[in-house]
Amino acid sequence: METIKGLKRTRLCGEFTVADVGSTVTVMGWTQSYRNLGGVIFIDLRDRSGILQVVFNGEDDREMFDKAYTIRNEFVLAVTGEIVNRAPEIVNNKLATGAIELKATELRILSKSETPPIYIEENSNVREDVRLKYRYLDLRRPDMVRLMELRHRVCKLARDYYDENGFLEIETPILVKSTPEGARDYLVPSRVHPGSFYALPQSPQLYKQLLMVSGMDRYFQIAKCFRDEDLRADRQPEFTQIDLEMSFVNEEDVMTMNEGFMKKIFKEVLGKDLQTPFRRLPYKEAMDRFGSDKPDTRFGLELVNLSDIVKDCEFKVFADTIKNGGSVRAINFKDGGAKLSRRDLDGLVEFVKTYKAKGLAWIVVGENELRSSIAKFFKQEEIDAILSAMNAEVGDAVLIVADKDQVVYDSLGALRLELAKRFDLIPEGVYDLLWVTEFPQFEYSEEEDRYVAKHHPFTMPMEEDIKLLETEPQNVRAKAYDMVFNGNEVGGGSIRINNTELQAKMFKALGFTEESANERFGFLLEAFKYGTPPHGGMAYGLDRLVMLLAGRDSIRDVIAFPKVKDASEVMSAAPGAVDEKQLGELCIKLELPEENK
RNA sequence: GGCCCGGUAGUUCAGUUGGUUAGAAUGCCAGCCUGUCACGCUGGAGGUCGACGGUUCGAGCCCGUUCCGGGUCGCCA
Repeated sequence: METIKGLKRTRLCGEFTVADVGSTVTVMGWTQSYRNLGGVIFIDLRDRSGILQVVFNGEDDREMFDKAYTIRNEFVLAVTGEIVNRAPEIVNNKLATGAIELKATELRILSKSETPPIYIEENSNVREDVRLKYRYLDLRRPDMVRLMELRHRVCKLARDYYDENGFLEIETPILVKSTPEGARDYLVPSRVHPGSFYALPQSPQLYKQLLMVSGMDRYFQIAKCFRDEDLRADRQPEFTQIDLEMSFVNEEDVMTMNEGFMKKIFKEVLGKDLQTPFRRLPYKEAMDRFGSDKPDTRFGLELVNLSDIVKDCEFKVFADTIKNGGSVRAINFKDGGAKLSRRDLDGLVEFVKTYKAKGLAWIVVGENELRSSIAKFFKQEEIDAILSAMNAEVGDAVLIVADKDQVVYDSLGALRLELAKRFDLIPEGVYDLLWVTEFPQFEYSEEEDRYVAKHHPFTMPMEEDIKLLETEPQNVRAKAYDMVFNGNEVGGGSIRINNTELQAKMFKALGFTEESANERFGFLLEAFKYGTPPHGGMAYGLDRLVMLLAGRDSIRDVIAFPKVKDASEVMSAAPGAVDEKQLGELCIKLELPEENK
């Protein structure tokens, strides 16, 4: 095997141009492909920048030619030679370097390669488990290289932007105290403190607030976060946030600062001018119109509340739902009648059941008559009122759900996305950014039978709602905001409570005793006694943001070594068993369920 | 934990009603070839049909269990 001793790489393969013609250079890279024509051998040499064609001529140097004969795909080579022009008729227009080639004078085979299990090419459609098992090969593919570059650029721009605006990048600990509110923690046993555990941070939340108490004024960090919950296409147990916090600010200040960041990202990465300020959509309006707190507003199909029209109707399903505090809402799928067969409609009924809806009523407006699952239960004037409220015309399909508000929102919100996807209603190339504001402070947890924080327990309520904390917690709105990008939550944050009495009230509303609040967050509450500036901030899901900028569907595409559905890593097979000695040092004894022994 | 989709040469796939020795493309190996760039031509090797069990004279195909991967609901302050 040969070494690079005495050689120095001139430049990356893709960086040579006609300006280099005549110069002697050295390139190093992987063999993308070889074409042996008998007396002449062409090698496409690849590195992350691109491809350069290398030529070996049998008449020039027989020994080197014979060596070139043995080259196979993915061999790592160092080649010295002269950059030469290609004759006009053999210029390869598909290649950025297609007008030139390297006429080899010295060849070294730095590393051989077995036949790779996957071919290294753009847009490969190899099954994902194979790609992930050989991720280091998958990452050689040009589209993966570009995604990693994109991610790098977003990180770089974040550092530049927040630095320009007076933020300090400060690292916060990875081994932290478990605060079992919110997602499940990953736990790390302590050897020195038998029986005690660190948690991996779900976010740097508490530390960044402490940095504000410290007077750091503005902080940001590209922070690894961990949540032991099930995965999704856009969710990994280990993910990265662009996390930031600012002192002496209100919601508008935080939002304006971050509109600036997005503007910069869009300009530098996509070459697009983003209009600021973004639209502000109060949570209530987002739910009422789109059935979602992360609405995709690139298309219509908005929800309409029919409760008033049908509250006294004779159709018990609707009337009773409203009597019991629920609502009846609908979307009008324009021209949907022709697009939705009876079978499709039955399918949509099943679809909304996924979201706990008990059913989906539908009315298709025909030229002379209605097709409907429910029309027979209604008087003509009631049907007319529904159709008029829905602005329904001949050919339209009105899809109605009656249930508790949350179920109606979830099912119709999902239905509108499903229809948009299925019938291609989302315009290409439109970037839709907005803020959802005025989130509820609390949401009711059936599981815990109490109100829990919708954002987190340190979120500042809106001033006018503070008086409702004890009496109507469900109506308290928070100074919290989410940034929504094409129907995806890419970031969220809030103004925090900086007042000890208010924080105590908040804990009380959340059902914490003073002791339990102190046990979990005592260090933060203690810190707040010593002069806490008004502060607030937000965090972006970096992976999700990069995914959206790249137009990808899966967060795994923008993570070098992602985990799969069961939170394991295919390549290294993590997590794995550890030996008895390691467990012994940690004073841990395993009690595994039968099937895992 | 629930529901849905997928697993057949290295890779991407086809495989009829359950019926001979499971095919194609590409990749791989060998030979030929001096301007290819998806090089070409000739020949060759390559399969535990994810695994286990069942039904059957006979299973890639039917049934059951299970493993792996994907999507989704629950979950994700």
